[in-house]
Amino acid sequence: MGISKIDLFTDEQNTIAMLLKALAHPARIAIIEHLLKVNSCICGELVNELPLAQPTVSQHLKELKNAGIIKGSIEGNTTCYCIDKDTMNTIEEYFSQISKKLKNPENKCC
Amino acid sequence: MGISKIDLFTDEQNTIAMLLKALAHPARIAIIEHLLKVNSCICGELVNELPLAQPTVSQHLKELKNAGIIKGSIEGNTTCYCIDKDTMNTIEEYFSQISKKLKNPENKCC
DNA sequence: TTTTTATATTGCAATATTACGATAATGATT
DNA sequence: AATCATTATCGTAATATTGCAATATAAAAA
Repeated sequence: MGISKIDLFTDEQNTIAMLLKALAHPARIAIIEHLLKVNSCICGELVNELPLAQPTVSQHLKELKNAGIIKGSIEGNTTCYCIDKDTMNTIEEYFSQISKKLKNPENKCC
Repeated sequence: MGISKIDLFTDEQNTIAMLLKALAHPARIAIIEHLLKVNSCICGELVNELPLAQPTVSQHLKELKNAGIIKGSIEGNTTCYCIDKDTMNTIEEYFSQISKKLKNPENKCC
């Protein structure tokens, strides 16, 4: 046996895990879905939409932004957030490829 | 203002967040990718593939199984794990719909 | 039946996440 | 300038996650 256990995880694995972690909370899913629904940028009305206090919403927005899933641009004393399409497409493609592989008839198990 | 803040998150939002949380770790991404690569079921060799101790791998497998992302069937004293295609397709469709909405030309922002 | 092999569980320490009140920062309004 | 409105940050408590050594469980092999 031995060998292996040497290299840790790949950059790609770390990146996709980081992105999914940013989305892995119902409040952050709700933020994304709201951004999709209004079909444009949005700012503080999220606080009214979500069952969370303003600092908590702000914190979730920060996490989404740090992960690169949303972008925020300051406009006066409000901030306009929107989904980063490139990042979202990266995630979509990742799962799309997984699904494609799973459709392979050679993949017979369980 | 007022109103809202009454209902918490929807079942769908909680479900997708739960699924993504299960995947939101490089070790668990690596497990999924390995299951895809060998194109069939797998068991304890994951311990040799991952830079983690056996109890840790077992714990990650348990989390993936609890979330419904993989299935495990006992065969003798080994356990055969494989990806649950239905669950993975659910996730894939979720992001597919998001991407579709983002491709809408009306969606102009940032 | 003893031993070995494969996997799961327990217990625990280190760390991370979540939520929010209090407060700060900054632009807009008066 | 003083006040208001919007958003961010700090501090902190409660909880969750991660990793692993030690141990348990259970089937297979000897």
